[in-house]
Amino acid sequence: MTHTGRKPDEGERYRAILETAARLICERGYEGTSMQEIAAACRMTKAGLYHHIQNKEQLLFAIMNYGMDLFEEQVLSKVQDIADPVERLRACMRHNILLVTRGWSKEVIIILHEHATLTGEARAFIDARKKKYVDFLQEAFAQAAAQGRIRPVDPTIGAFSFLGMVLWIYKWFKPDGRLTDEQIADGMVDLLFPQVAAAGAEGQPGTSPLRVVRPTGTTGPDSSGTGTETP
Amino acid sequence: MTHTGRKPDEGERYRAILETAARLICERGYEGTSMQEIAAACRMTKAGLYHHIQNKEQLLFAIMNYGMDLFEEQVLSKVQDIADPVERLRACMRHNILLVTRGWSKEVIIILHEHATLTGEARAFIDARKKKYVDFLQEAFAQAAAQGRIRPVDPTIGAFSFLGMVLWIYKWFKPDGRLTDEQIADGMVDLLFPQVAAAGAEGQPGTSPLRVVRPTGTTGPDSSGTGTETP
DNA sequence: ATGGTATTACCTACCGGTCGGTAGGCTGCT
DNA sequence: AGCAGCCTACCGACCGGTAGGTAATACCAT
Repeated sequence: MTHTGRKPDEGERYRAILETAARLICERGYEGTSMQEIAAACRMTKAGLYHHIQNKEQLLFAIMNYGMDLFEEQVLSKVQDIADPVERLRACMRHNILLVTRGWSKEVIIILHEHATLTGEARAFIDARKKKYVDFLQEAFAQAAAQGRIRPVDPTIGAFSFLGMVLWIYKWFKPDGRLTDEQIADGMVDLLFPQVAAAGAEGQPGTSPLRVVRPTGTTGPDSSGTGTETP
Repeated sequence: MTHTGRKPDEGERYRAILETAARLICERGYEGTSMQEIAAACRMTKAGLYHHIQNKEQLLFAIMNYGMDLFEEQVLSKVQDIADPVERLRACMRHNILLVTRGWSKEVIIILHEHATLTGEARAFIDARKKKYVDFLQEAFAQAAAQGRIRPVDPTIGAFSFLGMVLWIYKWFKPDGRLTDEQIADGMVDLLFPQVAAAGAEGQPGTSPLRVVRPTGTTGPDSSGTGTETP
């Protein structure tokens, strides 16, 4: 007998397959990963793998839905009840950046990279789940702008600027670079949603477009060796 | 045998092949596009195509170098001599956004999407060309911050925020959406590099992090139907 | 407790087709 | 004559996917 004997709690095994497949697809791309390789990584034959899944595209669809679940659990659900729109956006950006930089969910990276791989209904379904996030951001931007808390900006442009800054990170971030993910999160949050000084103590009015609490902080002076990738 | 560099006398046909291949690879991805399809789109057989190129990876490398040439010609060369760092960044963002939104150069989109497809020396070569752009942006951010023209921000974080906003656009922009590319460019430039009022006439200090020239402009009030894609 | 029957979870072996790439031949221009 | 440019024909490897079998387990009436 093979070394089975254990009872894998139904969905447990399936999720393990999704995570293994996600790891490979994240590394080599969807088209660049064969079912053979995925099966081998799951310590199975290809036919054995096909016992659990329908076909390759459905596998990708399942991975992406799993990734959206993880995102909603680790980002959206943690910030959507924050009353203040700016604080909501700040916390959201922070959580989202850390979701991307910490490599715990390859599924999320696949959602980001393979944005045009799925077609038809599966594509539409994932896009609809994404759109809920965009709507959430747009509303927060609209509220923040209506309260005069941020510069007046088209909520769509605000939302997609937010997303660009945050999600592009997957293309260049390396965990052993000069900047930690925490520093990146802090820096980007303060760049897009600056904290206003509590008291208006002015040094000189100058031409600086806005006053800031944070002095200069951890910002090193132009050390060109970044340790990060190119975008 | 053939040498790596193409001879200039018959560059026309070669560039047409690059552009045709780029169109297909941009649509279906590098791994998802076969040499068969590329050859057919060039109205050739596969063997005929291989008369002009060495192999598939070299073809991608040539496309990416061509894309970097186009980028440097249409963006970098037009802004790198602007003395004022903020104006340099504003103009650069604008040109770069329009390079992405107008679909004239599929090669550039391929550079963005296939950021991890090349390996070895070819990958390092393209990455080095990209890095020159990152360095250019970092220096501009450092200068602008040193002059107090923008919020003090780590130049690396500034540069990659800039790039994220600009380059992520390829994932969601549709030319027939609600926002034109010009509106997106204007909105993003004003969001990241706000124009300061010429005279410091203050109404009330308030909580608004910065004072703005632009009143509310073309910003429509939260029309949720965006016409754009999901990110 | 027992035997019978489904069901699950895999396997080997194979399918038609396509992959990137090449050998060698045939044109037509110089 | 020589060569660029392009062709037909083909290579071995691999693609996504399936047919059919097998061992182990789960369920269940007796």
